[in-house]
Parts: sequence; structure tokens; C-alpha cells
Amino acid sequence: MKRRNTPAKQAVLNLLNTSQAALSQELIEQTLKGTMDRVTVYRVLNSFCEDGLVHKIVSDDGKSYFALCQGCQETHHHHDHFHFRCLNCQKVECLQEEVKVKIPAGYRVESMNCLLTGYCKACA
Amino acid sequence: MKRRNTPAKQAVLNLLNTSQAALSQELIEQTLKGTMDRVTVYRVLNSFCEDGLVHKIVSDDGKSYFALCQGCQETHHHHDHFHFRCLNCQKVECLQEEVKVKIPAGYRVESMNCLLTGYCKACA
DNA sequence: ATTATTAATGCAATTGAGTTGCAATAATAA
DNA sequence: TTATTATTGCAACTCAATTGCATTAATAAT
Ligand SMILES: [Mn+2]
Ligand SMILES: [Mn+2]
Ligand SMILES: [Zn+2]
Ligand SMILES: [Zn+2]
Repeated sequence: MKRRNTPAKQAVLNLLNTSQAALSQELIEQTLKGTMDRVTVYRVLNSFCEDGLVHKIVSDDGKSYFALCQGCQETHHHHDHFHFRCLNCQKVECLQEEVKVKIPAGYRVESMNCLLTGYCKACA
Repeated sequence: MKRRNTPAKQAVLNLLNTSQAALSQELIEQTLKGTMDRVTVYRVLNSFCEDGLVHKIVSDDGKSYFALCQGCQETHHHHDHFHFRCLNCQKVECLQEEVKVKIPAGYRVESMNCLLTGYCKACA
């Protein structure tokens, strides 16, 4: 299934590109309000994930957030960094800090989702 | 609001005590099937969380899992360990491995939720 | 032991994030 | 230009979790 380039994808990609923070479907929808359907946002984000263009951060607030992959190879993704969610401003961001973990013998890790929650620099 | 001791709480606590893995509401419900309502399980688990008896692990499968706190002080909790979810057997477990992260200057971390997903020893 | 207080429970209804089916639309290939 | 099929919009649906409310029962007071 080859992807097609559409206004919806461009708009969402644009938002992600110009945003420091990771974005939720909700936030994207209300920013682009009226220009596309709820479901389209979900579908665009999911296709970006499948294509390795963005990575999804599952948050403990029950939502998911999406951020552009920085310096990921098509074949060799490294999303082994922490994320941070601010309880005040609600922003979710990628931290520089890498996740360092000794994986127990015999285990195979496919993905990691590491989220710190608290108050960000601006809100602490 | 002082807590009361009830059969429901005892049953759930018992399960958590005798389980190696963290448990989801769903799993608890079907194990104790018939003895209590779905909602009661949720409420019991939430009260345990509030009381610092168990900690909640938010998983990327959309559910939450609960595990007894080990060696947590009433005042000084340390849930700074990784968790692991197996894509095959679905078990979620607490890992020994501690989360070591340099929190960016100015940030305040209130909680962390660090989950590795993949295949466990038995399923790899 | 009896009664009063209110936490805990069961049941039905609701919330909220995310998905799915399907017909209509539009990007790309022929 | 025409054909192919990915994408979209809309409505309906799924699924974990929460909420309202009347009833039950654990604990405190008498
Ligand atoms: Mn990230
Ligand atoms: Mn744990
Ligand atoms: Zn903030
Ligand atoms: Zn397993």
C-alpha cells in the first residue's frame, strides 16, 4: 500500500515539525479545527507511526502523544529516551536523557515507553 | 474517610500477594469471578493506590496493572523501577532494575512509569 | 446487644480515547 | 483522460474506566 501525499498529512506533519512538544490527537484536532475529521487525525498519526516518521508516547493520563523521530534510521530506530509530562501545562516532551537499562537475561525488548510526570521547568 | 475491612478488599489483596506478576482489573475480575462486581475491583484497586499499598503501571496495551509495593515507606515511596510486559503471555512484571535518570534542571518529577515491552524469559 | 453513622457495594448508565465499516472523494498510475 | 485504489468523513462501535444512586454492611456510639 503506497502512501499518497495529502493536505491532511501535510498539515499534521507541519504541526509536528513546528512543535517542540509531542502532540496528542486532541491537540492536533483543535489546532486544525474544521480542516479535517477527528478520525483522519488518528489515521494520519497511525500511518506516520507505521512509516517510522513519528513515535508514540503512551501517557498515564490515558492519551497518546506523538513526536517526530529525530535521527532515526529507517532500519534502526532508537527511541530509548525518556519523556516528560507536565501536570500543569500538560505538555509532553522528549528528553535528551537516554534510557539505560540492563535487560534481564533471556528477555527480548521490542519497545520501551518511559515517562516521567511532574512539573516542567516553566511550571515547577 | 477511614477505610473499612471487607471481603472484597481481602480477596483482591490476597490475589496480589500471591501473584508474581502485576494484575489488571480484568484478570482479577475473572479470577474472582462471581464474588464481586467489576466496579468494586476498580474501586478497591484505586483505594489501594491511594493508600500506597499498591502501585499502578500504565501499559501501552491500554490497560493498567497493579502490583504490591515492596519496601515502600508510607512517606517515601520508591517506584523507580522498570516494568516489563510480554507480548506473548501478557504478563506484566516489576523488574529489579532501577530507573536511573538525570532529571533536567528546574524540573520536578512526581512519578515515573517506565515500561519495556517484548518477550519474557519464558516466551522469548 | 442495639442503634446510628457512613464506607463499601451492585447495577445501570456514562465518559473518553481510539477503532472500524462503508460509501464518497481524490491522489497517483496507466 | 481514464482507471485504480489510498484517503477521507461520518456514524457506529469497542473497551477501559468512572460516576450516580439506592442498598448493604463494617465500625463506632450508646
Ligand atoms: Mn520521544
Ligand atoms: Mn512495580
Ligand atoms: Zn509545564
Ligand atoms: Zn511471556
